[in-house]
Amino acid sequence: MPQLNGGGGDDLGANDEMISFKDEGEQEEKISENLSAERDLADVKSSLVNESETNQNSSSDSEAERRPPPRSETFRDKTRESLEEAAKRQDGGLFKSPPYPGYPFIMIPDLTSPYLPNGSLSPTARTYLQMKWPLLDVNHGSLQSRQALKDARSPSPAHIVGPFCLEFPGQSDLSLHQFQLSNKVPVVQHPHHVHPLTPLITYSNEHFTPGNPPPHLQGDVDPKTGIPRPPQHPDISPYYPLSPGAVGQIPHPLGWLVPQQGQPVYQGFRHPYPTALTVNASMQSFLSSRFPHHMVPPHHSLHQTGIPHPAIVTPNVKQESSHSDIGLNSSTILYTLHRKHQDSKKEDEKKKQPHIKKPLNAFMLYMKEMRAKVVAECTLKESAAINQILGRRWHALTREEQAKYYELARKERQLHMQLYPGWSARDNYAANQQGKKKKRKRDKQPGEGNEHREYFPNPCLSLPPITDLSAPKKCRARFGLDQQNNWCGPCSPYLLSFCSDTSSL
DNA sequence: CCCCCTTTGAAGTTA
DNA sequence: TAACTTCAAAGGGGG
Repeated sequence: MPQLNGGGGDDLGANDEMISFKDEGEQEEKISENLSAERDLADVKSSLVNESETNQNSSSDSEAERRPPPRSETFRDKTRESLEEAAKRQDGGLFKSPPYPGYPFIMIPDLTSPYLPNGSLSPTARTYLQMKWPLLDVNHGSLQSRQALKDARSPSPAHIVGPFCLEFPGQSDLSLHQFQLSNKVPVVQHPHHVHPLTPLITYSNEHFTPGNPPPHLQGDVDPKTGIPRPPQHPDISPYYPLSPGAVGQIPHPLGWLVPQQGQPVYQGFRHPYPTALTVNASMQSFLSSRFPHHMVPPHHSLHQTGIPHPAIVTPNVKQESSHSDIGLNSSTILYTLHRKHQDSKKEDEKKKQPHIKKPLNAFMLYMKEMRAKVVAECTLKESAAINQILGRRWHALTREEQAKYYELARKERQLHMQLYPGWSARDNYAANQQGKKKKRKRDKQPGEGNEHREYFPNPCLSLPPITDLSAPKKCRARFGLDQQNNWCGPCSPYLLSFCSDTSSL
């Protein structure tokens, strides 16, 4: 598994297990996107086993080169360095081209310094911004950002108000937007609209090709206002493309809160990650920076409009249990009811604590973007299967392509950190242990056969996963091809059934 | 209704 | 410090 190299997630992973997949994907991806899409599916369906040794040989040479370097500590260190560096640059060097010496920053240096010499956004930055904030006209964004930067630099009192700008390093133009918002100097403010930057955000693969909203979304804009219709229409998509120059149409102010469930449509990034830079988020950040998030009043998760921020999941609270201690006075029956109420109240209390989700990692971002595409190409519906494909594709991505997502993820974490300063992943651990039952019961008993369990919901996916979640090494890696008699059941039959070329495994 | 499955990566916990 | 665990998204499947 990719994590083999440490918790840092160096995805170099176990070469012996991954190369063939990566190579296969690599070949496909390199030919062309469309071709890759079709082939990927075809291959996946018919079985990736067709991977040839030729592929292995031809691309394995470049593998190390193409793969992102170890990201575990290195990446974190670099991230840290980057943050520190950014902090140092805050006094003026923000838009200088940062000399990112290596991956992943080297890939997208313009994210920190997203402007080209002529002042326009670099394509990469545009991509990021658009992906991040589909509502944002990145063409204007540069001006806004600059303005924001200007504001941020200005000695105005606003400077003092923004808590994170002062407290958190690594301010990007994005956080400057936050800053600006937090100082109530919205670039665009409308009573019914959240700031256009408001997240937004629903990630979508289309975000990389702005201006081409899916046909089924075309009619979602209110002809009068030019504003996408509110979420009450179950068929509305959270995706609000922003064609260049179409600032007037921006917004679905509540873009990020458009129904996240039961959404038939979503393309790609359905679940708008909190990335949201909302006024409310700023306020929340402000609050959170001073109080543990669980101490912040429940409503802090509400948007200005009273709508919950997508970043914060506040589980539904049963209404019945929220009212009432009325009438619980004397009878035993009532006492019993009272007990029940108390119990449910406790649960409610727990539930009321907003659940701030983890920022998405690079792969998650990739999945969000690509899922719809894969689903569209394939008849498969099961996410587990889709995810297997996505996992392979992920490995098939070029270094540069992956770098894009690592950079996005880095930004996500950065933003998340700014939005929820006090938040820790630990919070969610605890939340789950209390609120839900143990989610994972993957606690495999030693010797249990599931260590090579693979999920083959569909014969067309009867391929070895790139990695095995539970086993440090597969039998192939562990025993080698020449000792297949030592392989466990799940591995051997697999070979017999699906493998036309065992050597390619 | 809730959990599982699957993927990778980040971050937490444990030994 | 290494190894392990949990959780992020997604949605069909199953108990």
